[in-house]
Amino acid sequence: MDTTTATRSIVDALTKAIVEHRLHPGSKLAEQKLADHFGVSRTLVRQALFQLVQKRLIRMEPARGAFVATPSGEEARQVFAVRRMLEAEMTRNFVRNATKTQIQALQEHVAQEKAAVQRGDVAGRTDLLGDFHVRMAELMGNPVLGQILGELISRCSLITLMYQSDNAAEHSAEDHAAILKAIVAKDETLAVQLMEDHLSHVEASLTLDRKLPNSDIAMALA
Amino acid sequence: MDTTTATRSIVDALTKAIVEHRLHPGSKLAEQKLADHFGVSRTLVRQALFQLVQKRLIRMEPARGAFVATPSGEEARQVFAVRRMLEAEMTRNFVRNATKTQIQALQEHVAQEKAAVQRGDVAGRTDLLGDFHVRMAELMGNPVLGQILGELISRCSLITLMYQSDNAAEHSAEDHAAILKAIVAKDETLAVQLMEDHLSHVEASLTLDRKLPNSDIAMALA
DNA sequence: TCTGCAAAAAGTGTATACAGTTTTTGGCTT
DNA sequence: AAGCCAAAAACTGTATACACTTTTTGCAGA
Repeated sequence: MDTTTATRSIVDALTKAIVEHRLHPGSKLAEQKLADHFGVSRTLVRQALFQLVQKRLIRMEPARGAFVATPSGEEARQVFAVRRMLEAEMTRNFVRNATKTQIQALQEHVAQEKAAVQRGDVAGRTDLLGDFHVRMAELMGNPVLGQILGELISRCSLITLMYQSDNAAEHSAEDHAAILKAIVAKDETLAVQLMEDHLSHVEASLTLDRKLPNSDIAMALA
Repeated sequence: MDTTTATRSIVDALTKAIVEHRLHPGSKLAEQKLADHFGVSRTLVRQALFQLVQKRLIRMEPARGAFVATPSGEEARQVFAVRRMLEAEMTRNFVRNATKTQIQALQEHVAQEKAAVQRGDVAGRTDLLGDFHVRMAELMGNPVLGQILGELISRCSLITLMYQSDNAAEHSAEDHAAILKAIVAKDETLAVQLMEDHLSHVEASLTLDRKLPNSDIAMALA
């Protein structure tokens, strides 16, 4: 077994569970329970948990254990600010350098998004909407960027779960389609602007200011 | 002891050693030796090493252990590309929002850089030149950005060590001074441009294309 | 002297043990 | 019935043990 392969699969499984909202913000992650579930010792679970701390998907309290992270509104704003910085430039580069094949890949992705929206597949939709951005980063051939963005987007999954008020996320698919249209038209300025607007729009649809909406409660129920 | 405090101090010590070039790319990091050195068990050393893998400062090979990372030229280019994205926008925001006190803090920093250059303090200089960027990120009040940039800059420390041909880094202090001047003048466009040029200049001063300059050798000697 | 190989040493990967802390439980008092 | 405290259970933090792999060592043969 690879040095990291065992631990890695635990990290991936937990990341997926958090991003897909099967584990809620504030939930306790007891080491022995995870170890039993994955059929390994606490040692490996522990290594995985430390990695998730670095990805900011969980937090660890001194002698109390690991909990799914509950990002603050402040932190949420910072994450979106960084995303805007990176994704604006990413979009610019994409307009300049994207090949026909790459654009086509994005078009197919947006088509999938629309299909998910139309058939009311909420889970699949949420998945795809986040993936749009990750996919774009990957297509740019800059894995360093891709990884950073991927982590920021994972955090956004937690953030939207905690602060989502209305389901404004339904507009996202349209936003993506509009961005893509500008990319196809090679309209650099418009594409960048639309991407920035899109992210600002998603952020604005959140109510980041309410104090501890349900995190304490969720933790209490855990 | 905090959940992470023991491990954290090991991570910090190793990070510092790598960034300050006391540990060279490719060097072996034997767990027991580190454990003895820090007076803890391998368990804690191991946790620290995994965190450094995530920070891309070391790599771990299946049953062979941990080695100080030897970033490829390709990876180096990607790191610089992301830094340009982030730092251009960071500079823009800084011009718009920086207070007098913050600008003064940067001015003092640049003064320190100049002093280090003048008295030929190479180690101190290198330190300060990297810190300029971290300091600016911190002053922006966006810790999310600050952490990402901090990690990218750590990686650059490894990169410059591996690929530095001439000591073009001596110009960096002047670059910083010029950027700061534009910031003081509230010339947003110029400041951003100078920051981008500065990073491109640093990148250009590296010879990223030579194949395995000394990494294999360094590893062989380790 | 150099090469090849087997035994020994060193090192990694995972599980388990154990001390110390936190949480839960259950009964006792008011 | 509600609140409180002590004992028990559960859990975390660190060290150690052990199997398995890689590297080194040292000797035999060419």
